[in-house]
Amino acid sequence: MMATILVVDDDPKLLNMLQRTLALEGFRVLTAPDGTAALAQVQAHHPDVIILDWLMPGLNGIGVIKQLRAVDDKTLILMLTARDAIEDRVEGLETGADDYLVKPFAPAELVARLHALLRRPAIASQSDPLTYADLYLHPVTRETRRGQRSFELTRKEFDLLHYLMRHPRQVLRREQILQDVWGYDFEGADNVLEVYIGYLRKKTEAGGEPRLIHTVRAVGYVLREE
Amino acid sequence: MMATILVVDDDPKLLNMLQRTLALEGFRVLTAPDGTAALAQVQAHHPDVIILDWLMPGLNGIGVIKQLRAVDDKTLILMLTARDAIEDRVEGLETGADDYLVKPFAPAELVARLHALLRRPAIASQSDPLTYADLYLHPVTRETRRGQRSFELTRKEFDLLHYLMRHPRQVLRREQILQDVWGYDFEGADNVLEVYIGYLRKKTEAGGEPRLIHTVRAVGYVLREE
DNA sequence: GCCAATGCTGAGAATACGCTTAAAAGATTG
DNA sequence: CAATCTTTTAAGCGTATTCTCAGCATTGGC
Repeated sequence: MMATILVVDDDPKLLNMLQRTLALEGFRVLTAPDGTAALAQVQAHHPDVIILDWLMPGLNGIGVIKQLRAVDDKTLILMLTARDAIEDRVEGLETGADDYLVKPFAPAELVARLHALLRRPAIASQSDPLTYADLYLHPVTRETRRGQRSFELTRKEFDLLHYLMRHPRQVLRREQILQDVWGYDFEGADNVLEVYIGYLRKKTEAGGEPRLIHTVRAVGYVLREE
Repeated sequence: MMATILVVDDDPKLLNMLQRTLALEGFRVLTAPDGTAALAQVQAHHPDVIILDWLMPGLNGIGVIKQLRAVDDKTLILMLTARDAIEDRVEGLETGADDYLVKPFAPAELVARLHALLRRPAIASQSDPLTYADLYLHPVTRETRRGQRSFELTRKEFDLLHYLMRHPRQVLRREQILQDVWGYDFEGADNVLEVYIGYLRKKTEAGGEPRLIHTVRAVGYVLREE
């Protein structure tokens, strides 16, 4: 399975070089010139790893990490910086970066680190139960509950809810959901997604609980308390 | 106390599979694709056991052992190899490996060897009888009971039930079960698993007891009271 | 309030999945 | 080396799940 890497740096030269190098290594590569664009990319494409420059105009690396972690986004982050002072390194890792690389670096080193990151057992986070509001979903036991009331889901229903719960409060576009949960490019006009949203709503609101899965007209859906 | 295992192999597939299996067994897992990376991992994380492939590009298994033992590192080593020639086995052990396993192997076998190597807490837990609900299984005497009613199992049936009982309440995916109970290179494509689940159910419910082995459609099976 | 555009729902068709059964293939044992 | 036990393969069948489609409901712009 091909991993997606988002490279965030304000230096077009470096961006270009990394783009080519990583593509050559078999990664799918996205780029962003600053922190704000990076956040948009993350929301839109959910990359596996973000390579993040520390120093950027506008929203800098640390800012990006803080924003991501604030919404509980756990995307792997590899921090890149020209400074090599120990305190920076510490701050970077403490803020929530998963690895750290000092410029200038050899592309091979970067690639090695990337592979190491991707191999790192996401297992811990993958097997932890997810909660949002009074929704509960356990990836390992596949138990699903709304408050005290537990309910059964089919595979697709489970996958979809799992997906929504991994991105709470984020507005997810229909194509994105279809791609990530169904795994194919959305073509023509079929409405599987609507149907499944319907199924999920029926089950998550069977006890008269307030709606958590909201429609964002012309865009997609959000898991949100309201 | 959770033991840390370092797996060193150049086959990403095997690496991946061992990663999942060992994590499922409660080990912390590190990986390295070659000897050099392995040495770095050892230095950085001091694993309790190293699972080491004999044949690797660059620094091979024997080389790793030699280097480690040269600096008086006594980390336990379990050697893995496709060759089964006696002289290799001898060389492997003489160079300083602590145990030896020939590919292809069933992951369950590997796990057993690991526990044996780690002796301390493991032996106890490995030879202790397992129970779940009113099911009873003794790994050593191979006695199996449902409440007061004891029943006989064939080897595969026993292995499968043993596996399920080591992971109660967890939904185990079919591929995972096949891999761990039948062996990682099992390709005989079909429905052995279903058949064996059928056998086990027949035997565990022969006295009209409620079902404990449940199907999770499109995913796998769980051992669970319901 | 009207009308496109968009989303929801119910019903049925198509499909995927798992269970059973039986028999073949492989081991094991006396 | 035959008899028996174990493991695997294969096919058929029932049913849960997934998908499609058509019509209805809702939304927001005008």
